[in-house]
Amino acid sequence: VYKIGEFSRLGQVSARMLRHYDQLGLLKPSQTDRFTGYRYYTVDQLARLHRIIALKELGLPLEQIGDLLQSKAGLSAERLRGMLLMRQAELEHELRDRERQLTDVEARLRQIEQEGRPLPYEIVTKAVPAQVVASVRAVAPTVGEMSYYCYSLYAQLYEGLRQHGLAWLQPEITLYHNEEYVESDLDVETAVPVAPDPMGLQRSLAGAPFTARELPGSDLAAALIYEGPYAEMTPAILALLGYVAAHRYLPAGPLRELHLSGPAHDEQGRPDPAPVVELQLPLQPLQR
Amino acid sequence: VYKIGEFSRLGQVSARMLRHYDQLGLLKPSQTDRFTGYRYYTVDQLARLHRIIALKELGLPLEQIGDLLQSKAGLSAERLRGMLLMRQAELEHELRDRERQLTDVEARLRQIEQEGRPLPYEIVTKAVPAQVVASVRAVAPTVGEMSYYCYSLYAQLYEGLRQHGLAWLQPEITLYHNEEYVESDLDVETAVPVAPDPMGLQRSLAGAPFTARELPGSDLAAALIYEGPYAEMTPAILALLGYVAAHRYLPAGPLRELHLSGPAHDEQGRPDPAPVVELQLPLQPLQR
DNA sequence: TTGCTCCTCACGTCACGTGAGGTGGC
DNA sequence: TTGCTCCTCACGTCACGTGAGGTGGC
Repeated sequence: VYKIGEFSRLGQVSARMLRHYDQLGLLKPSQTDRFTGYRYYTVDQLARLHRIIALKELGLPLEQIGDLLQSKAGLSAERLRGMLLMRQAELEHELRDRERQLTDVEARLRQIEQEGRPLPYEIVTKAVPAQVVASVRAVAPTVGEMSYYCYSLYAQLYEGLRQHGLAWLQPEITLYHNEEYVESDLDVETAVPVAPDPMGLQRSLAGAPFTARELPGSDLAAALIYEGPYAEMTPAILALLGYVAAHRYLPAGPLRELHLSGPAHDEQGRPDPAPVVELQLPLQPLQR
Repeated sequence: VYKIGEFSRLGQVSARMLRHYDQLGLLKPSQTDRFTGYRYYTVDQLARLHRIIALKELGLPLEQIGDLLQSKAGLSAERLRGMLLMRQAELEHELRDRERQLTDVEARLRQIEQEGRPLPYEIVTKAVPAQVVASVRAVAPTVGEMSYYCYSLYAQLYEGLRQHGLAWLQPEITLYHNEEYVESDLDVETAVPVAPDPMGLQRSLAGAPFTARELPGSDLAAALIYEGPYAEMTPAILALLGYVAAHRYLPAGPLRELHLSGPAHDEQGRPDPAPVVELQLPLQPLQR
């Protein structure tokens, strides 16, 4: 018969753990002194302790281990199997998660080695909701004309909305329909969210200089928040595309540019002095 | 300017998280109403929130993220690099750990499928300490003679110790020196721990029917606790060897059989009525 | 007045490690 | 008497989720 210190050395666990297991009912000492509270263990309890340690090593919570040890004669194969299957699924999920984290950490380390400093923006993945937008679309011949094209497309859009007596919401969303990053013939769409119309928005818009449609949501999108002038946004776009490529994601729709700090130009055509822009790229969920 | 609910929707985080980050100083609202306590955020704080989320996704603790965000102008490449390197090492360790757990869980599931019920003993890995033992060694021609051989070897050992006036400790340890599991010519050594002797144990033992030596420790050993008669221990030994093989470990010394419940036979030669035995197999640390 | 949003505590999570403060046996 | 071991609380861990109980603006 052993005192707690001896038994803890035999079992290679701390005395605190033995007290803890006592408290949880996992491993009651074979005898406890009623006056001093001293716990006394016997050798044959080592087998039970070993079992607890072995199951704990698999990552099972103590409560489940307690359930298993309840049955006096050996473990119930059925219950154990159930717990192992759950733990297996959990482990597979955790493994994928850590692998992704490790990939990301390593990518960032490489990026710092190469550039000498971290990126001035962060890329995260998130879900984006579906919404109804009114929009106009056109092709700008060159990058240099983009700014003017966008400005006039938005002006045209707002003018049309006003004429049709339609209210709109924030933020403006510019969509880039080209499959890849290009510097000429940019297929661009400017959009603003509108309240979904139960009466049938489409019919009332016959002949309008814009269309209404649902901009689909996406459970998975890469997003980046950019602060600075629109003219200098190209590196951010490339960083986002690079991130997506590095993670072997595939785009699932046009790049979206959300003007979070308000319209890119006010009604007098003056540019937003301090733009905050969110770039979103919807992605296909990855199947392995 | 947004209230906490709007801002939380924009950033895809809970309001509770925003309050938490406020409390930790990670992301203070740009303005807080002095009377109602209402928190007000601005769009340009979204970039900071994004950064927090992105770093959190890597598994960095909020406290470290706070350190990084302290520096007003962008992240310090040096500090970030340091944290990423630490996190990388941590992740590699966690990954190895989960992989081991998954392997073990799957092995147990297979075992249940095949046998219909779990093993009646658990195998764990642990460190075993070095100790000084007195021992005698011999070869038993067949398995059938093992029991008698061991009994007489222990009797010879205890007799010799008594004659030399040496005290000994628990537990008896039987060592099996054969490289593999065999059924004839069993090279067996029976040992008991003795106090290490600073005066030079060896010299006083000239002519003794036993030797004293250090039984080396091992940082890694597979161990199993067996309860039952010695004669039925074979399946436990095979299970232990199977475990070691399944994990691609290599043995690093003879199998040890510790008689935890006391000597296998008392002085009248009667066997221990309820033996508790720990089997230990020292292992080579695995290098990949 | 009724919902909605916001607020501030404060508990619970999981398996212990780590004191604090005190007692029993050699 | 001095160490050693044991005891029982109780706090701290990490990043929030989840009430409880209450207030301000449409």
